[in-house]
Amino acid sequence: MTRRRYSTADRRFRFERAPDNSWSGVAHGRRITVSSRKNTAIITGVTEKDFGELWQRYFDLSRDYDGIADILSSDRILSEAIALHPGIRILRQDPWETLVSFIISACNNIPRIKKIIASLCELCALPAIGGGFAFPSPEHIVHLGEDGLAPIRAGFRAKYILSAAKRIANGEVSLAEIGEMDTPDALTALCSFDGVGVKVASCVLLFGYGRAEVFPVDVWIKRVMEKHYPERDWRELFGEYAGIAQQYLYVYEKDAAKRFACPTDDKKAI
DNA sequence: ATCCAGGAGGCCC
DNA sequence: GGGCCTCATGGA
Repeated sequence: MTRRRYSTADRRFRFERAPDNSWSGVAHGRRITVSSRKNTAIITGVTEKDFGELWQRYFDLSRDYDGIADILSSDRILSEAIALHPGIRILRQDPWETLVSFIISACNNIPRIKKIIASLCELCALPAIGGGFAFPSPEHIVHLGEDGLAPIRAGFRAKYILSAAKRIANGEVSLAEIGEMDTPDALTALCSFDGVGVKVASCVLLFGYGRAEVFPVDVWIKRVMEKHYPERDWRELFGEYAGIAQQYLYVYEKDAAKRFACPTDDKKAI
């Protein structure tokens, strides 16, 4: 029952589009639905109390995205990307869920990443308020064990998920403590997880801890940067909002790829 | 059928 | 530090 500005958002791996064009997904153990009217996002399935305590943070509503977009628009490519995809925001998801999600993302495609995450949640079967399943805790995953985890078909990533769950469940590593570190130390700490390198750790910092200055470099970013910013130091380029720039560049490049793959509907033209 | 996907780890130089 | 191989699986 709550309202807020902005049209679109990057909803990552746990949201699905409904027939009525709204988006629905589970976060913080609750199902929420986001739909848009004009330039305003309508969030349903949340209480006023939860809004202040949870969703304001989850949707990163206190950050001035308009101001950031203005700053980033001084770059020519970014201004184009922002014009094409206005209203992008970065969700601040639970660090544990983010860590597992991006361990799963390694050398994988997005439909299958979403499928594996969904089947993990179904497998643990923790009911979410409003329907669907909550994301399982480290302890739940440790309890499943290697064999119990097999049905989600995560492939070589399964052992990484289990290893991370064990280290967190036994107190060897604390994601809350990582959240207290400065960004370079947090990056190092996250890279200590097996199956987590700089790219995955950067995504966890950006999407799980709201560190807007980190710039995760995946294959798409590498591609778009080599195309438009040859011979530039990518780390230095976008400053304290590099992570937000990254999101614009990511959708910009994927959009370009989509146009190239299907410039017109001429398959039946023969 | 074949390529490849929001990488990482292990080796070898 | 860079180049190459493998990892498990299935989407397109």
